[in-house]
Amino acid sequence: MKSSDKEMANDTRSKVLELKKIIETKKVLKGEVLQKQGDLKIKSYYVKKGLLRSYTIDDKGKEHIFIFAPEGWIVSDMESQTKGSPAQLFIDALEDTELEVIEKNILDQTSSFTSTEQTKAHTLNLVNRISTLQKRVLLLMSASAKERYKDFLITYPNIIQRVPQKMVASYLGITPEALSKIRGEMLK
Amino acid sequence: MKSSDKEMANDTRSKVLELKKIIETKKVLKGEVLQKQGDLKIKSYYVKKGLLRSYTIDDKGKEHIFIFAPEGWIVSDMESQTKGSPAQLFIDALEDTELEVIEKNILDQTSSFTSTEQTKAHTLNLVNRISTLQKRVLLLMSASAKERYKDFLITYPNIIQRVPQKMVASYLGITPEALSKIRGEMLK
DNA sequence: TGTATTTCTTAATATAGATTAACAAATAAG
DNA sequence: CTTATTTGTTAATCTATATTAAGAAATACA
Repeated sequence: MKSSDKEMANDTRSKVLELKKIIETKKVLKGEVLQKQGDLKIKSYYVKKGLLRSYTIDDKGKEHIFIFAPEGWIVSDMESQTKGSPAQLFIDALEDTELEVIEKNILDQTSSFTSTEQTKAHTLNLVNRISTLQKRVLLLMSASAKERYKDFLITYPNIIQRVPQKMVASYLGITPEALSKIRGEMLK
Repeated sequence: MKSSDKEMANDTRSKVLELKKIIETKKVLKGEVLQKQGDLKIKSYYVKKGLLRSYTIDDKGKEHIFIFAPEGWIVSDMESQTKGSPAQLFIDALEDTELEVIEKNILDQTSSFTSTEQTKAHTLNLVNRISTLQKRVLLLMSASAKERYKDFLITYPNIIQRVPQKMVASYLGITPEALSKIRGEMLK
């Protein structure tokens, strides 16, 4: 990454944070649960250090990881927070994590915008989320498990060393056994 | 829908449109292609009447429908437009359609915001997109084809009469044969 | 450190959905 | 109208991934 790019990224991040009306900085230990499905008071979390994840549990009790959130990411059950409906996602810590709690929902945050730059940073943040999700939908619809795993390795190169393999499988939408087999094949 | 809700919806829509700096109103015939994968000049389209879709074509030449856009929806290859990269998606008309062409990318649009209400309407639009995609990802990861089809019927009740079944299959990420079988089973 | 628990691997079997093919039904085109 | 083209159905077969099970390896814990 060029230094100018890095400055840009930091600049954008600070602008997004600035407008989030940070109420609280918090440290949580590995394993701690920040949000459960059904919770009514929904917050968003900016990860300063460590690793969070959000996930659902389906009718058969199976976990499906929606996102990993390492340093610099925001985890948020945005729909539920905006609509005021109960949480759809669980959020917990995969490592000891330092985070900032964002209490205000994103629509209410817009009221406090004081500059176009702030609005832009905020919009860019949302557009990036949409891009990520668009790519994920298209991959889930058109690519095999092996192709999705290869894409995962490239897109999230540092996550693989930090989480158990079964969680990567859960993110990809396959079983741990299937991922183990795919990895075995890829070694040859 | 209560009349107050409907007014709200119209109000929100008008605010979103207002800020899009509409350059052009256009009529296209069924089958007309508005954007091809690889195109460089990317626009977004607000559907006034009719039906558009966006889709990809994979390596094997298979189409995967990303969204259907009936009246009131915006179709946009947002990532490509914002980043200035080549289009990832095809966009074409499934019915004769009246639409408004939005030339400006979403980041540049923010510069012209004149009210908090405008920013809010715009943000709500993005949040709704994220919600839709989040739901789609979770369904693709955890639900069977039959469950996804049932969800489709409830979520997009009016699309089913307007498009051939094979396009519904393409949206769901399954083959037309598989959808036909599922429908057969559901009749019993 | 040794034991318990969790994670990973391998293999056998099961299953949802893909592929192929052939035909029927619907729609479009001359 | 009549024919050609597209769309939908059914069925046989194939394949990727799930399920189940058991043991090995790694990690957490007492």
